[in-house]
Amino acid sequence: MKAVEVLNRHKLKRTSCREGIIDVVMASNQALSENEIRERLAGNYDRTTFYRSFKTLEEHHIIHKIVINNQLVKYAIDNTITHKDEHAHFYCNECHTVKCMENIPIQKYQLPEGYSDTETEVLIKGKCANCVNQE
Amino acid sequence: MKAVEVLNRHKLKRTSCREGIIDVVMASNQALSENEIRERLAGNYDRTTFYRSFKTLEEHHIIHKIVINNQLVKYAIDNTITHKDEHAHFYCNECHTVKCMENIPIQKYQLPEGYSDTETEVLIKGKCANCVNQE
DNA sequence: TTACATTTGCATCGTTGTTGCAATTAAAAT
DNA sequence: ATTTTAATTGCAACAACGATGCAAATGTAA
Repeated sequence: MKAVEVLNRHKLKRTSCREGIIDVVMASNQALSENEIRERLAGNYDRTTFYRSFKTLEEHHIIHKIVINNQLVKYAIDNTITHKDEHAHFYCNECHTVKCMENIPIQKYQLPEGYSDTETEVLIKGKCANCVNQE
Repeated sequence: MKAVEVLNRHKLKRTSCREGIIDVVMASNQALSENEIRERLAGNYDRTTFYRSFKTLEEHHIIHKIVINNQLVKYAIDNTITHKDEHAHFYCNECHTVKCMENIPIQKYQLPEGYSDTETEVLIKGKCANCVNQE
């Protein structure tokens, strides 16, 4: 799927910043930080524009945000685009990469009487296969 | 358990700020934000002292931090003190309270070949019993 | 009571993210 | 192709959170 199609489908204006972000995020097999995305981007954009683009794309469920330790913010392509289910995220304590674990569906947790839930976030922290191998 | 005992056991100096934070957090049945803790505290402390106290208490596993949407930071007493297992957290989208769901143990997620895990965070978002009732 | 190490408060700084506003740009209408 | 309109951009300024260096104050052990 092309970035332009995605923007059209959501009736969003086609700007190079948005287009670039979508392309970069779609092409990556792991979640990327603001800076990682900026590095891979052709143009040079103001920080404000960047944030506003992320916000817009998030609101339209084109990308989603993953936050680790209230510090590291990463973005990945959203389920709505990939047609996959809610999934767990994995954070590697060594190389600090974040991956969407598409194959790890999120269990339905049983809440106490009277509670209702809308969304569940699961973040598994540990060592990724790469880092385990390098020991 | 008294706050002083906790501090002694961890060989931490007994300062009114630390003591106060532990008391407040232990007395609450839900996780509290920096401001909520400050309001319940007798003394008036500098912001830096506050942060440093949280940091120290966290490092010694006396309290633990829960972060919601990369925005709301709340603290609760740690498992090491209560002798309970790793548990899920619940965030109410309406009243913005955070509770430790002591009775909701965290499922062991099956990671791909080669991965190892050390910790899993589960945050369930929804409506708490209180807010559901008030509809 | 003294001595020592730790902790506190203050000033300052960095990062992240937001807002208002004028200038620019994309897309729709002519 | 040109004009029009509404959305988006870049800039400046700001707010919140958290960290650090340092002198003064405090807790604890001698």
